[in-house]
Amino acid sequence: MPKKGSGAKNKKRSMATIYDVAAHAKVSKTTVSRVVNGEASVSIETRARVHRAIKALHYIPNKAARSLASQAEVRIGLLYNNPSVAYFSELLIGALEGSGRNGAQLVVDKCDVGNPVIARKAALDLVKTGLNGMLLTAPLSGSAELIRELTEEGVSIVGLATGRFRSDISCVGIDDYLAAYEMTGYLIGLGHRRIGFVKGHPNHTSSQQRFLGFKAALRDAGAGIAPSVVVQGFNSYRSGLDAADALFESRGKVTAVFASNDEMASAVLSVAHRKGMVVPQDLSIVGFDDTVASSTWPMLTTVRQPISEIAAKAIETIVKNCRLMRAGTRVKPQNFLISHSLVLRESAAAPPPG
Amino acid sequence: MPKKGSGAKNKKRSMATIYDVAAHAKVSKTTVSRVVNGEASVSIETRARVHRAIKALHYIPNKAARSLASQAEVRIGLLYNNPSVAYFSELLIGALEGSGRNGAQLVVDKCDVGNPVIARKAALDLVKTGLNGMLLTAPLSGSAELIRELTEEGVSIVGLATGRFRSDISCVGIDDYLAAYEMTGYLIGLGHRRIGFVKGHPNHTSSQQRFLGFKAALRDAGAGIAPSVVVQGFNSYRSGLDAADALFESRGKVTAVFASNDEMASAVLSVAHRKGMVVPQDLSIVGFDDTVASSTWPMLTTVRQPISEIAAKAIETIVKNCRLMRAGTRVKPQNFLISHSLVLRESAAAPPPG
DNA sequence: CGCTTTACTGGTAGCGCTCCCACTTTTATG
DNA sequence: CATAAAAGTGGGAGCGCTACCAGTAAAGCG
Repeated sequence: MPKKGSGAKNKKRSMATIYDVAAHAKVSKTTVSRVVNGEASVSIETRARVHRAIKALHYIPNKAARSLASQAEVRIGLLYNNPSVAYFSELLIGALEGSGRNGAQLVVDKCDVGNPVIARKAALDLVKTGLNGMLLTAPLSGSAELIRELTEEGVSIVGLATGRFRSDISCVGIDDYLAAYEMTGYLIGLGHRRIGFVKGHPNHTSSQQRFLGFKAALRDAGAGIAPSVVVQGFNSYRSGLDAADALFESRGKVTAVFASNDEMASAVLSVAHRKGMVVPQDLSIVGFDDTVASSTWPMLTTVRQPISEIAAKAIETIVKNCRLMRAGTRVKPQNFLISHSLVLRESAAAPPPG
Repeated sequence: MPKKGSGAKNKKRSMATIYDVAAHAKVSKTTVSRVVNGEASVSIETRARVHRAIKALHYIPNKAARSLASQAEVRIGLLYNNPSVAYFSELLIGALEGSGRNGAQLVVDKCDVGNPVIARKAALDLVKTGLNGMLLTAPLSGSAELIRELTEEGVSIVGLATGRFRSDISCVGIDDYLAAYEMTGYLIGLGHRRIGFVKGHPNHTSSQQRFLGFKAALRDAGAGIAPSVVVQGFNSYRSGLDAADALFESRGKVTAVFASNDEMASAVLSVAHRKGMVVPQDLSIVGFDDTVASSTWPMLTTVRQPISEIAAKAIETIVKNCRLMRAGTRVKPQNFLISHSLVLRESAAAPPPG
């Protein structure tokens, strides 16, 4: 029979505070605070004692009090548009995780990110709400004007997956150029000589980088590579459908298609099926992002972009920059490169012998 | 040339506080607080004056201070598993929006929700983190034991889309039974007499309700309806592929397939294409949830479940309950029904004349 | 051995807000 | 007209924490 209510600790109702810990460890709350915040100047024994008390009391610092006292509440805005639900979902998870870890607060808002006027207004409105930082996704991250305005307002901004790094703001993302280069190389290695390419949304800098990487790989492969068939897409499934139609109607028969994102790749897949092609025997299809990859049949070979990780890193950077700015330090843009990887699944294989 | 820096207000650096507003409106901060919190006992004129001051100063209450002072910080946990990215993404957006509006803090964590042991441990660990509330999605929301444990810990819980309402916890969701009934009725109305059904994950109570609704509609349609072909799915795309294979291999030819979620419906669609069937001419396919619906070709006819809205409502309920509990009030479970709708797109039509 | 330096530690003052308890008016009631 | 009850308002005490400024003791230095 478990004894109830007799234990030393009370269950809920008011968690332990820093005072309780201080009393338990027989130090001042200041010292506890120092230990919790990992400051150096605390002796080993004291530190250990405090840690023990924290554990014993199940102490968890009160975030509200912390951000109030340190004047360090960081609110980070994020505008979205449902570019690709899967993409956004991963982004959100990463951002949320990063916010939790860094004690920031995420404020998300929906708007038509594609329309510069609307997006700009939405961003500025969001900022008026009392934002300290802002996570800029494409195509917002490409607008120099918006960036300037936001910076003037004193908002820390970080661009997400901007394709190429830049000097005006901090960015975190993968090397789209290199990734596309590698994927194209893989296709060429498989034996493909005529490859179709579905370009991503023209507003996104990363799209350009992906295309550039593709072209570079083709060029570097030298002779024997037929001129590629390139069609424009706009990152949506819908646009992928149209792109695929255009691609298959073109005179030059391709044996592989490289779509700038998974959404479009899965659209191409769907159209190929409809036309009676068997993937990957008749046609190889690869995507980019690894967002819908395993929800297709066959499963998509693609470039994995660790979106959550990127988002988390971006949040961390924003928080750090905010704190620096508050301390009066001038922050200079910093770029972080996250590594990507090729995920080889079932949708790509050697071209048909014919 | 716009005059800069000459305006009355300073840009960033320390937002206006309640004191500033009080001074501006010539009232006490207490009164401002009352206005901001919409309390009754403030005269109309005072209220108006305060509102004017708030607007003039661009005052935004400091959340940290608020939750600290009111002891009202509400932290809400959410366990996820990537059941369906699209579903989760919508859920997250709604939850985030609800949290923002209600001043709560969302803590999301990933775990294998499908495994009862792991999920239970993860939930309890999360709670130890200092949670006040928890959003329970299927299949967690079906575990009476977990619910009891959580309740004992003093955590406010709300079940999401539990299919059927219950008396032990508050729930918010749509009427899965009715929705499935209606969708089935639509198919029958189109002329289908032999309909295949892909069941959802057996752990999810909503799956059962959907199946029950399907059967009821068949029964109510009376004679002339061939016995249905029912196969088991597990909500994933992958399982939908298997289910579709099983369905098409069965002796009784169906003219329509009703899948318990969109993910599986799109898998069925894919298999149908592969088998050379034209949708919806040869076969009608409908789904449930409206999560991937427009990323398929043809676009899926489905039941729209407003997941964001449901999640937001759930968060609101949790926050409300937390505050009530803190005030010492005993809260009794409350169920909220959100309305669904049939979204008729392109994947369902009358059966072939044959 | 006296002095400064360095390592630790504690006390106190808020951060911006809400809550409780007054206090001053009005308005209703006997 | 006195008295009670509202109705509206203000003051102060914290919420739990960090920042800052002192302390105290040990160590370094000439």
